[in-house]
Amino acid sequence: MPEIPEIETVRRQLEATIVNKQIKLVEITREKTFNVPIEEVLHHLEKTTVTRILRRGKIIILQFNQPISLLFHFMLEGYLKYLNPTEEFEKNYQLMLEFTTGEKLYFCKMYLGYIHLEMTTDLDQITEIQELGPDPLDIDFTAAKFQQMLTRRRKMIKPLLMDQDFIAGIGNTYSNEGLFLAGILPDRKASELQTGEIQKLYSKLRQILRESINLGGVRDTAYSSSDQLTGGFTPELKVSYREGEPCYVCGTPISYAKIGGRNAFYCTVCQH
DNA sequence: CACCATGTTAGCGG
DNA sequence: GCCGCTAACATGGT
Repeated sequence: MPEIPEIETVRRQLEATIVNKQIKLVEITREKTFNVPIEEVLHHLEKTTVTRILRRGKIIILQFNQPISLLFHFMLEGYLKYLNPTEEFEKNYQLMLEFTTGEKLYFCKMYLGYIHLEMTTDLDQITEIQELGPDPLDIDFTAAKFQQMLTRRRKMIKPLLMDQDFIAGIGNTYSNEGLFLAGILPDRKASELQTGEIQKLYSKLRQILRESINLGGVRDTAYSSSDQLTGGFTPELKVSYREGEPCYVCGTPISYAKIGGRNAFYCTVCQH
């Protein structure tokens, strides 16, 4: 589920809550989630102060007053929970950071997901990030560049949009929604899209990602007990999870098919 | 009990 | 090398 808007919503809440806080205590309950031994994570994180929170695609990067980066990817189910000293949290977690101010940050359901400690702050030197395609909201990601990227690709457009090496941060939900808004069927070959269709897909994709970020993304776990933002975009979804329900534009029942092994939702009248 | 969902990667055949 | 398909990963829900 988590794609750019959901990840960016988390990043912004981290920025608002943990920047400039010092880590007092670190607890780890699942070594497999990490790329280095537990002792190494504890050694590098304890007593450090959070300085920056970055995002590349679906990856969040915490940086500190030390030359290290803590990367994490939620994959399917991962989420964060930020709690006040007065709040109790007993559910399973794989990493807990307690700050000197008393708040605790829990990393939950990081089973398929990962938390990686890297000994650099230079993102260009980190493999997981080197492999990513451009971020669709990046200023350098222009319509002309998008068109040029699509020309040689014979792949179906939906799986291509979800390919993180091609573009970083789009998954099942926003590929469905973007293609609906652009009027393009999900199994069209990328190289066969017309210039006008590519332009429309480019602008609709960026527009929906921005709107969703502003509304807190799609149904997701709340960051904290005071979090009123997360999930605000859920009622705005046009086709995702609406199989058989009427299209908001033409009334035709929304179709569903496996495309590239993934659930595609689309309207056979509005999309060509 | 089996199956499905999520994101990602690896492996296989065309 | 590219493309599409399948399985695997871990877990919870039906």
